[in-house]
This record gives sequence, structure tokens and C-alpha cells, in this order.
Amino acid sequence: MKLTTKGRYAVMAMADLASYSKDKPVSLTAIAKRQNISLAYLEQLFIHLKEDKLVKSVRGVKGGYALERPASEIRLSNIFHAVNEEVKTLNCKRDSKRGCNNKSVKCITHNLWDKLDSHINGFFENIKLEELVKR
Amino acid sequence: MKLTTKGRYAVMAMADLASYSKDKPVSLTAIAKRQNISLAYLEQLFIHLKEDKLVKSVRGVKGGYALERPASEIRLSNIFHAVNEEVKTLNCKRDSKRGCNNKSVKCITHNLWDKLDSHINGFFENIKLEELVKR
DNA sequence: TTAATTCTGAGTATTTTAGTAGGATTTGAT
DNA sequence: ATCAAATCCTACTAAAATACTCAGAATTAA
Repeated sequence: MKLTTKGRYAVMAMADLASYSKDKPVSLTAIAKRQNISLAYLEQLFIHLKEDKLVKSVRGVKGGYALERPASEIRLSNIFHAVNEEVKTLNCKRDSKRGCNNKSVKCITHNLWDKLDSHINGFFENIKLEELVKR
Repeated sequence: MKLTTKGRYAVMAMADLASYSKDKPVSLTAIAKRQNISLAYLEQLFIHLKEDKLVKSVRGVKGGYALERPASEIRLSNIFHAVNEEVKTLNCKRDSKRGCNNKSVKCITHNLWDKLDSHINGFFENIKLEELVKR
């Protein structure tokens, strides 16, 4: 199990925005340089961040991105969700087809993965972008 | 981020062992059938489980595997570690080379990944194979 | 008009994962 | 002694996911 760079980059970029975009939008070029992330890759991430209304964009010269909501109202879970960095420990279709009835060994572990999901998601839900940036 | 089947299979197989190998060793063929996992794939996993002294093997006819330690002394973290299903949210070499000094945005998030690692690892460390099986 | 920027879709290289293949070795049972 | 069931071992491969790149279109302040 590992966290992919997609989620990491998204959080880094959002933290960058929260730090540098007080009044004016920040261009992806600036973020790309500061955080050392490919511009083209950032562009793709920001499409999703915008879709989920975490950032707003200003097109054209002097344009860029800014937070759509205050950093105190953005949870890390929102960011991960936006870029499809889901915690997905089990795709249950197979199991449910076979009638997952909490009796087989398979389903003993099934419960485990559910708990793990909650555990990890809870972690991200409890941290706001604001906390990450201040300090 | 996702958990791979490797870790799932390893836990399922260990849970199977804990359930079925009371006195006699259990063959991988039996586990493969019960849990619907490829035999050859299981073999590879058990090499590692054995290396980490979680299971012991009996070769030859009527052979198989059994737990090396009681289920109450095997933590899920031991299993994941054995099959290299590590929680690895950040490979820090790049960052440390650049002098990760907890000042840049990169290192703000760096702390985050460290915490996440602990959070997830803590989850696995707190669950023993025994708890998984009984009930 | 120009240059900086977001926006969009497609394509590709790399890595990881999951699984296969083909044996060699060991050993209880007949 | 032979056989078959099992572990053990190494290498290979197919598929999927990841992490990008590329080429351009659209927008807009200066």
C-alpha cells in the first residue's frame, strides 16, 4: 500500500495556494517552480480541484488559482477525493456476488478492510488545510 | 492510495492457517482452494512469511504450513511487513537531499505523511491475528 | 497584438502488480 | 524403490496503474 504522488502533489499545491494566494491568484507556473512539480501535471490536478469547488480560476494574463473556500473549511479528505486518491482497500463486488455473509475467512478480513478504510479516511477528515499551513 | 491484494491475500491466508491448522500443517493447495487464491502466488507469499518466522513449513507429503507462533502473538503489522506491503507514503531521499528543514511547504506536508504512516501502522499493530479469527 | 495563463484531450513511458512457468527438492505412504 | 504430494526457487510475462508529456485551443491583462 502506498500513497501516490497524485495525492501528495494535490496537498502540496493546495498548501502552497493557502500560503501564497492571500489576495491575488497564483499561477500554476509559480506553484510548479516552488514545489518542483511538472506544470502539465499540475494543470490536470487543478481541473479536478476546480470541479470539486476547492479552487477558483482566473484565466488570462495575471490569472491563476485561489482557494474557493477558506482554508479552515477545506479538509484533506476533500482534496484527496477531488483528485481521485481514494482509500480503496477492497472492491467488494466479487465478494458480494459470492454472498459475503461474514462467515468465511474472506469476510472476516472483509470487516477488517472496512475498518481500515474508516480509520484512514477519519485521519484525513480530521485535518484541515488551515492546520497544515499555519505553523 | 490502495491496498494491494498481496497484503489481503497474506492476511487471508494467515487467518486460514489460524483457523484450520490446529495440530497438523495445512497445505497451500487447501488454502488456495478455500480462499480462491492462485497456488503459485501463495507459494511466493509464504516464502516471505516463513522468512519472518510467522509460519513454519513441513516438506513432503502431508506437509504444509502452520503458525510458528500463537495467533495471539502475531500482529497484522507483522504480516504486512513480511510480504513487503509497507505503508510508504513518502520516499524521503529527494527531500532530505534538498535539506528538508520543516520550513518549505514540501516539508509541511512531509510531517503530514509521517503522521499518516504512524496512524496506519498503529492500526495494524493493534490488531492481532487471534482477534481476527475468533468470533 | 502579444504573452501569460487556464483549459482540454490524447498519447506514452515507466513502474508496479499479479500471476504464470518450469522446474528442483523433500518425504510419507504404498 | 517408487510415486505423488508437497515445499522451495528463479525467472518470466501480462495487465494495470501511475506519472507524466504533447499539442494545441481559449481567454484576457497589458
